[in-house]
Amino acid sequence: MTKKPDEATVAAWIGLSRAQRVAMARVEARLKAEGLPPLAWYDALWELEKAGEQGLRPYELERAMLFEQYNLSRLAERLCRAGLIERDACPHDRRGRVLKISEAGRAMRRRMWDTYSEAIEEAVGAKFSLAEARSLAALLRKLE
Amino acid sequence: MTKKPDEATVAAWIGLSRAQRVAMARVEARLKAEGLPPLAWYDALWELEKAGEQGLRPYELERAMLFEQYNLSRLAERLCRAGLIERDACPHDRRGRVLKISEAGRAMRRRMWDTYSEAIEEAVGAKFSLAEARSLAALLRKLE
DNA sequence: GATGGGTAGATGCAATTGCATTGACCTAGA
DNA sequence: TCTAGGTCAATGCAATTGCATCTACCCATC
Repeated sequence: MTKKPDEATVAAWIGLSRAQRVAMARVEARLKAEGLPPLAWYDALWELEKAGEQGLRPYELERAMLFEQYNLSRLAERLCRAGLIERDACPHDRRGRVLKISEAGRAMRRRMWDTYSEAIEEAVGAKFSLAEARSLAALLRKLE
Repeated sequence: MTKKPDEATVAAWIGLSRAQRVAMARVEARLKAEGLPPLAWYDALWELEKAGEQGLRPYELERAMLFEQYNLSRLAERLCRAGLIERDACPHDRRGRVLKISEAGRAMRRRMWDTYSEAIEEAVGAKFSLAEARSLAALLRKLE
């Protein structure tokens, strides 16, 4: 039989799923209450904003966001329909696309951040001291 | 303006979503590879097994699992169709139901645990010392 | 310059989830 | 007892996700 997890590992696993679901639900609820789009939109817009002028290929964004290929394809379509990104043909690879954030996209990202950041503070910041938050972030980084 | 999160808080938040998604994806993939049902089934079966003889009302299971009411209603229906639980009328409240795990349900839960526990060990246990796992679990508990 | 194997992205279809609402019942208070 | 307001669970419908597959294209090799 392969190695089994000890108590602490199981507790960490359970804590991870529950904590994430609780925190995520609070943050998403906050965005929805303001009539804003879901978090995935923010993530995509932020990655594209960071990428700057030359944008990102869908497969790059897909990896940055840990999204499935088909989900990213559809998310991009929705963002495009909403006018928040542009989806051009790729000059170097005719199979491909290049995704770029639009002005409206930048505005939406900023607007979402106002609410999102408050929600993060409430859901996470308020529960921890600075040292605890650092410690948690460091531990979580080891999981990837 | 309401209080904004500091760097460490944002890092903890991002770490939380990414770590959870990575770990969850690995564990779910493992179950799927063995032809087993998704994790939510395990959670439900485990809660019902812990509840023992008298079972649980759907709304109790819903709270234990942090599920939406309509999702739990449908999950219960699927589990029932698969023969893993029983869904009886509730004697004390004629609106309600009582969910109980079946023998097949207990067998399935055990079978899933063989794979699930290995996956937890790989996805979480292998990344941490005992002290780290304890520390992570303790920090995550503060989030709820 | 053909071709086989691989990568990028899209999409049809089925399953699941989210949302709003319903129907049935419970319970506290007039 | 009757009723108003609430809770429990289910469900119609729309949106999203998962899965499998498709088309178009790239590229290394012959």
